[in-house]
Amino acid sequence: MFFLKELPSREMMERYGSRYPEMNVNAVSDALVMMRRASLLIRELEAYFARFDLSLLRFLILIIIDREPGKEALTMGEIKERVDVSKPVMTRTIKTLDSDGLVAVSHRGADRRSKLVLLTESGRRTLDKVLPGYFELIGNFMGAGDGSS
Amino acid sequence: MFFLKELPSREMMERYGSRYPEMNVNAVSDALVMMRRASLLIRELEAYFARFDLSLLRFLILIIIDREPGKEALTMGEIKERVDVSKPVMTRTIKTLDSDGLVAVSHRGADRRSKLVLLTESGRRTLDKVLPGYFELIGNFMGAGDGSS
DNA sequence: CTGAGATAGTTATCATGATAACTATGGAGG
DNA sequence: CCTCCATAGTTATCATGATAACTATCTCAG
Repeated sequence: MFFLKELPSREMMERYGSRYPEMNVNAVSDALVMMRRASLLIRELEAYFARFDLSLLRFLILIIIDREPGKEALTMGEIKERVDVSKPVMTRTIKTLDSDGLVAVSHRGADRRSKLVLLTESGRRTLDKVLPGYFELIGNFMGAGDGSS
Repeated sequence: MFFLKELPSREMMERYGSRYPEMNVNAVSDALVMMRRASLLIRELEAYFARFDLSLLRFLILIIIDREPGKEALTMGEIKERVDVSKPVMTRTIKTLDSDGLVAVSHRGADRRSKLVLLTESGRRTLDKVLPGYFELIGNFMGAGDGSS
């Protein structure tokens, strides 16, 4: 998350630009705007998901299993290929999704080291409840711009 | 942070679009790209700052005090107005910046509840060491685009 | 087969975000 | 000058990200 509330003014940026001549003022300005905007959206999404006892990560895991073409289950490793978190976080998060009944975990594959994760009916229903508001929230956010200048 | 590595393909988005007709496919697509790109930049910045025993938050606190026009010190409350983190995080982070010698904290204001935070010489030097690479990293990142299609 | 190394996932521990409830100080009405 | 409420910051605790080191299983060269 990027926590800066008020981005530096143009003058301030120019001031740093003359202090550090190699600085590309426009690139830095665009980057700060992007990071701040994305962070605000991510916060809104986290708050929205929390209403369904989900987090962004928990949601992403569910949707990644749901959207996988032709498979109904993925191994933890396959999920990790698609979601950029560390293995222990994946272990822990799958464990809570399992104990919350949103996914079911089994060892049915050939390789007994790996675990197959599939959506339960409850997981599928949760996704279905969450998705419309998710799309709506993003639509509103992206439509709103940020009003500055 | 937004952890999705491969964003959904166009077809997949269209598929969800027909399942959830109120969805604005372009807005969602743009939002996912923005969140992913910002998250990658934030990770790069965190890794860069870590080389100087800083975090993005520690850096932001330093630069906010440094850039403040006309003042050499800010209270914790004033810093919190500019940086979007909770009070306890601010307390803890200022405390470590203090014990690392990058800022100095005093009670010199009229209001004995508040604390003034100012940059030490070491804090100023650290900023000066960090800023050129910070601007360069952002310049490279923004220049590079992401190469996809 | 067997032993070495690779791979899948777990455990232990830490870092850093949050909220709730607390202390200490300040200010304003009576 | 007290009492009460507001404000500044802290403490306690939790949530969720990370890395390092571990166990269990698999693979393959000999």
